Amino acid sequence: MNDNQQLPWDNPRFRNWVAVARACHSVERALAAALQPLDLKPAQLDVLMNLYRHPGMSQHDLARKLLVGRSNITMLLPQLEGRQLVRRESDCKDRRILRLSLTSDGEALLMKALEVHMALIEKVMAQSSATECDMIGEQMRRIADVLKID
Amino acid sequence: MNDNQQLPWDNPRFRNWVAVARACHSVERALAAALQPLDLKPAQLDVLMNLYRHPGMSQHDLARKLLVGRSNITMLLPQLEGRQLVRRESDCKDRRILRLSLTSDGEALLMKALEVHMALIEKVMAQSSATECDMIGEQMRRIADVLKID
DNA sequence: ACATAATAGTTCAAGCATGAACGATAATCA
DNA sequence: TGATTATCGTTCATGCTTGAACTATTATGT
Repeated sequence: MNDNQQLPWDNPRFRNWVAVARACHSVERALAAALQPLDLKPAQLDVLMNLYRHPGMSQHDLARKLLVGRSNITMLLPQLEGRQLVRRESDCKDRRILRLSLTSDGEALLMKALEVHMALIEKVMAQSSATECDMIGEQMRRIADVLKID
Repeated sequence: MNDNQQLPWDNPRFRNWVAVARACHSVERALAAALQPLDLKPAQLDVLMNLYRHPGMSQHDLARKLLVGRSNITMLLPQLEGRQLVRRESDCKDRRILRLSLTSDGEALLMKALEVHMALIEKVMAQSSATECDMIGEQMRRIADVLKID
């Protein structure tokens, strides 16, 4: 065989991570399908969710929270602003900054979307007990931290 | 408050899934960066990995394994074939089907890429004990199954 | 104060992924 | 056999994401 090194598939950590990635991919696709009736993409829902929890965020902060480039936010916002879901107001102290917040329409749509999202996650996480679920969340937060340091 | 329903952030299952999604996103980006020296994208690595384990796959089978559309495979393969990493031979029994396999160059590059991938996963999953890790994998496989049925 | 550097947001071109429509081949069934 | 249906792969238009280059504004250092 050409397997001079140990093949990744024999490594439990590797196999298990592959499972994580596949599950994520599946859920992402299911979410996109479930949000279609609301004419929302997962990325747009992420924006709404973050603005709900952190009103007054700048676009830069939002980009960092979502782990995407700033230009992505610039491309994403006009759609939401055009639909009157999001408001952009320039900061009077620092005129470079645009402060973002939800409109009441945006908040209303968010609530509907959250119901859909919640239902999907409930269904999917119903596989795990509460303690298992918490353990998974704990590990995942650590993983995100490890990569954030670099 | 407008929170007539329970907000998702109060729901452990929801919060924990968000952590999973964020971790996945981070790892995906870190992998993309780590593969850059080899001029490989994560999606291309996925192709090579699957062809290594299942030589002779059809494009349709490959698309299903990767959870992507068939057209995606059509767009992805010419690059790899052009770099002499992948071979496409039409099945003599069923002339609709193209059988895919790795060239020796493809296999060589895959081995280098796997080393990179493995190192990243090791680093990331080192946070978890072996049993925790296996548990995570187990839950994730169940999640993927739940969504596959529909 | 002034020059330099850093930061916020935008623009633009490029690369990917998607789904619908299509052509070619094979399977089904009358 | 002949007609219908299903399957495999491709094409194409669309939309999303990215990173580099750019403008405008603020901070820093001398």
